[in-house]
Amino acid sequence: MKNDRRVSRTRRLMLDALMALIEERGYEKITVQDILDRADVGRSTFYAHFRDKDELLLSWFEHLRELFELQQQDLLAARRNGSVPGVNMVLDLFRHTAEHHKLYKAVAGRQSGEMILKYLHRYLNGLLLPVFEELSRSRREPPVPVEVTVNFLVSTLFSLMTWWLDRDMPYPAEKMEEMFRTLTRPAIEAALGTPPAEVPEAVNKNDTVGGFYRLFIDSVCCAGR
Amino acid sequence: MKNDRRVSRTRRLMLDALMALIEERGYEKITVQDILDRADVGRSTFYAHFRDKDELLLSWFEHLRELFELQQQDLLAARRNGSVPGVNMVLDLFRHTAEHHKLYKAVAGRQSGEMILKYLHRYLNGLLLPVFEELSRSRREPPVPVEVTVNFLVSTLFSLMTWWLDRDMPYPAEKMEEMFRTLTRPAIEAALGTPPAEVPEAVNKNDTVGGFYRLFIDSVCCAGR
Amino acid sequence: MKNDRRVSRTRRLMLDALMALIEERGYEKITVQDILDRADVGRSTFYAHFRDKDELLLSWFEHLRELFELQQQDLLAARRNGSVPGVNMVLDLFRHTAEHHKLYKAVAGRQSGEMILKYLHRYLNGLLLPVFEELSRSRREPPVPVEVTVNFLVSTLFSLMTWWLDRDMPYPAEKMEEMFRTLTRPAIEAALGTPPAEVPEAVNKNDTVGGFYRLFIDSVCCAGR
Amino acid sequence: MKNDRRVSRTRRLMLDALMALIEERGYEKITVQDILDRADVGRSTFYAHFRDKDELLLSWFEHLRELFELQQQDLLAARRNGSVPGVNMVLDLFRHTAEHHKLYKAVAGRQSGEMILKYLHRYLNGLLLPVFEELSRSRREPPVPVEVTVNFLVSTLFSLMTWWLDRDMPYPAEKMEEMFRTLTRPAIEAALGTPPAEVPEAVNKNDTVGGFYRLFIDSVCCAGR
DNA sequence: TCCTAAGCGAGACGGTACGTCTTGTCTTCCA
DNA sequence: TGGAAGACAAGACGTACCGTCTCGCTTAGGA
Repeated sequence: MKNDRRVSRTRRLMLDALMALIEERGYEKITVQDILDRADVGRSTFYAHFRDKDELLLSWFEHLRELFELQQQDLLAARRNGSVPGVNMVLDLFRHTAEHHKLYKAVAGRQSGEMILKYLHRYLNGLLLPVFEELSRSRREPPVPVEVTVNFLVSTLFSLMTWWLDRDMPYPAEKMEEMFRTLTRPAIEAALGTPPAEVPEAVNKNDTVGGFYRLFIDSVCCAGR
Repeated sequence: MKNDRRVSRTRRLMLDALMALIEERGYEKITVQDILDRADVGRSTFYAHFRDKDELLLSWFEHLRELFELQQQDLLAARRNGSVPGVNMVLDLFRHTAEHHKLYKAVAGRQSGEMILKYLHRYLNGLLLPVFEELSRSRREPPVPVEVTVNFLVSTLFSLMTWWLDRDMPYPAEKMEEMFRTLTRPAIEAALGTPPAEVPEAVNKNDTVGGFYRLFIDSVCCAGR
Repeated sequence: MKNDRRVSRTRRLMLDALMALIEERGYEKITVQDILDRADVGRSTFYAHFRDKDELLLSWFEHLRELFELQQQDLLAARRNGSVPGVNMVLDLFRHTAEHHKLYKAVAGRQSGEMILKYLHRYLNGLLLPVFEELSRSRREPPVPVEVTVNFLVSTLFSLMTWWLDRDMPYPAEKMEEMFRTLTRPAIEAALGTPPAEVPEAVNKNDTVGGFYRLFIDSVCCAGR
Repeated sequence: MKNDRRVSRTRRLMLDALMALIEERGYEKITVQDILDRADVGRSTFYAHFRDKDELLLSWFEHLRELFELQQQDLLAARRNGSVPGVNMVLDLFRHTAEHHKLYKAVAGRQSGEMILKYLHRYLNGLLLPVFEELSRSRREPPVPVEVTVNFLVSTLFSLMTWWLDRDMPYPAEKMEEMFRTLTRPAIEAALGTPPAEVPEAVNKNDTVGGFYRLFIDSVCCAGR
């Protein structure tokens, strides 16, 4: 359908306008009218596509997520072929953030930022929860409920990110990812509780922790299986 | 001055109205007019006291904080008399939250909530930062900057709290405080890095960690010195 | 031609939709979209046939008028054969109105009604004017310009009609026609002014007046000659 | 109250703006926003005073009517003092129309015009009906219901007026009033039916008709008694 | 005692943005 | 290839709030 092409062209126009405007003056200061003017689009067209400004913003993340998952599926496939993916999701996130830092900065620390964070929070939570439930199945009575642990992880990640952005990224993404590991690895270890008795070697313990980071990767990599 | 008494009476009326309305339908849905109607107050009066709705809300926290610090000073005084305070700030926070959970729930997860969280975040950050700077002075090159560590701590605290509130407090405050400790103690240890060589006993290491919690308490207890 | 048939089918669909909708909620409340939905027709199709909603409505009257004039030609032909037509246009109008009263009520008293009235007003004016100009030629300085007199006649006719419709036709059409004559006959007499001196019999004077009503009929009967 | 003064000042501003704009481009082409801009008034202010543009326009007639009735009351008082008022309402109407012809022309022939005509129609109807009911009480079975007669009168008046305006007032108001009388006097006579038997002289009959015009005047003059 | 200044209620006001609605144009699809 | 389908721009509409403002009333503290 040609119309479909037109539709997506219109959506793209609006999205582009939003992005540009966000970088200019920040999401909250933008009026629907501003978007219309910039995108050279009619009012009714806007409302035909999105309920409001927020939905337009979220549509961007939807878009991002799709790209993301697509990319991950490629990696997954690559892995199936036996090759080590060598992907590090957390690192990738930091890098992605750095790349789009202008946008994220414009959005962060505001209502809109919170909205998006909530959205991503839920998304990552959903991604990690099953992984950790699986992980904790072999442990006995973890001192911290899995749900809390996952929440903690994502919160920590975001806490590092916003701090990083607010300070205009004083460290490279690699350093940030390292900090993240430093802060969370021992905490997860503690949160999951004593490993099953039959696990003998120290290596194994290390494996569990290291396993998490691998799983973090995997979880995203194989999102939805 | 009678006027002063009238003034604070008016402020109280508006604050009460706000609180009641927040519990009823949540902060965002409230208009200034609603507050005026409920408080039976004129529009100009409102704007004579507060720049906007947000400032009214913050004034409540200001109010809370004053009470808080007053209480802490009493405790501080008590401690000076030699008695162990037995105060646990984190625990207190959880308890306070539980006590006012209706209010916090009405405010949490919304824009307003974020505003308040930001506010408290900054406050706690300011409280903890000097403490940790002091702590880290004895360490060599902590793998995580103190600032980040403090941020991490507060974020984790809030992450636990919001999770707790969202789930309608499925655990007692004590359990939550324990989780907090479980998650943060090893992380802090790791973040601060290797202790100075001259620290001999394992107890000492423990002391450092335990010390933090004492300091956490102290920092609040002695807030403002 | 197939297309022609389709075209008129499409026009008919839209016209029917309009009529049905007018009876349901009145002309003003109808949007073009409503018509499209009801007629199951595309937007551009509508605009391909009519400039706007008004033109569609008027097209109905055009349609009516055609039927009307056709019928009148038949009568005219009949008359040529020497038979007295016995047609009374005013009475016919009241009867026609009664027959379609639902439609006219839905349209009357609104903007649309005015539009249509204007349209019919012009039409009847055009019909009567030459007749009265002819009539007045034999009079000297009529106290009221012919144009005004004709306008007056049509206005009075419509005034009676709308009153009649508004009251849900409390009298039969015959009674209305009689009222119309009662109100206009003496007025016309007066408006045309003194008859030419050489007209002797009172009957003749009566003839003039009565003649008008015949001419009213004739004028329509022979519309367009 | 000062506020009252402010309010009416604002209403006046908007009314003036409307009038000016109507003369410039006609009622239908005016946007609410145009009025706001011209009157230098906020949108909410407008809607605080009037439901929509129409109500603003009608408020003008309300305003006019008030002035009108006030003036009439003065005349009524003058008459009580024994002096002949010498007022002729119909003539006055034509003169008033001539005076404001720009405005009326801008409004006539459009939806707005119809709205206003409807409004004035009802008003005059209400004024005349009781008068004619009184008049007809002495007659036996008038061939035309009083209600119809009154409607007829007002319609005729308006028919003359719009014709007059459309032709850019080719006759003076006096001539128009005369035509009005010429057209309606015999019609009323006929519509009211045979006068009571006991009325002997032709003068009396004349009086009845002439009486109407006096009553027309009186009815307005003494509107509301 | 009166006066004066301030706190206050009431609410009109200008202004901004919203989401809805309708119109008439314009592009694409399909028979 | 021309009519149907419907996406689109344009822009008015009425609503909802906002923060400013003007106005009088009340009332307390100083003259």
